[in-house]
Amino acid sequence: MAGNAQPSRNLTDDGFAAVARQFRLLSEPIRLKILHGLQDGAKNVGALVALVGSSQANVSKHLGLLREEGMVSRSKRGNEAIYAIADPRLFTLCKLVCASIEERLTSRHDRLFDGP
Amino acid sequence: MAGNAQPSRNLTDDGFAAVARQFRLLSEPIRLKILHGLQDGAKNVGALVALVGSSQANVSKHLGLLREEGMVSRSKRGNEAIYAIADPRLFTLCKLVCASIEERLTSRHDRLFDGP
DNA sequence: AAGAAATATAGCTATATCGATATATAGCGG
DNA sequence: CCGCTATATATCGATATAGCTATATTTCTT
Repeated sequence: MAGNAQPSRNLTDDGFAAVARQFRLLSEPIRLKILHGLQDGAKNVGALVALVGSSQANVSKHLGLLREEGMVSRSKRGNEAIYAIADPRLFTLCKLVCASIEERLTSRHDRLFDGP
Repeated sequence: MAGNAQPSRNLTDDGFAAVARQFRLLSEPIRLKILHGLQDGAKNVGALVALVGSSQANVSKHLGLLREEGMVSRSKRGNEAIYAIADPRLFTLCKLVCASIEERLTSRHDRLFDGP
């Protein structure tokens, strides 16, 4: 009854927890918007606040969380804090999820993306 | 100041929400364990309960959530409910995250995987 | 048909975390 | 030096959800 086995190392409990934490970080629309906004280059907090349409405090908080787990990096230039994507693999990730979702949604009547 | 742009279509708000939901599903260790357990083939609920070391009710609930969003599929054989991975892309996803995490963790002293 | 086995669901409490508001910190210009 | 701008942090109420316990449902067995 054990079918097409893949090798796949065994994760420790801490390993599962760590992976879960990463995914949890990607499980909020506002954080996805922030990361999406950083896809075309680094931005300061103000720009991101305008982009995602939330409060400055909120955006700052989420940026902090993203940074804690190493998803974005911060550099300060004078007054401003400039954030950037730390790991480009992130977008491969999101594209995979989008592809998977789109496949399922096009069979319904939902739209994932903007435009005609 | 706008750097290396990627084309990248614009996601709608619903799109972001949908992607977030997918990631949210992957943000619990027990669900990751379940999916990991299904990697080497379909299993019934009892087998998964033994694998993840949680209560039957809890595992069943999480299987329900995974199924709601189309991550696993269920087939019934007599008494049993047999669950399987619905979308293999899922593992590409997890491998990416693991790779990204491992890179960061090996610079610390944590271990993501079992073994010598 | 009665009971056992396998799975699903319901109700509950505890906890995490989101967004909002208010405030603190740090650099810049006059 | 003082206010202004940019960002970060603290506190708080509301909400979502994990896991627990108990129970319902379905199918198999005898």
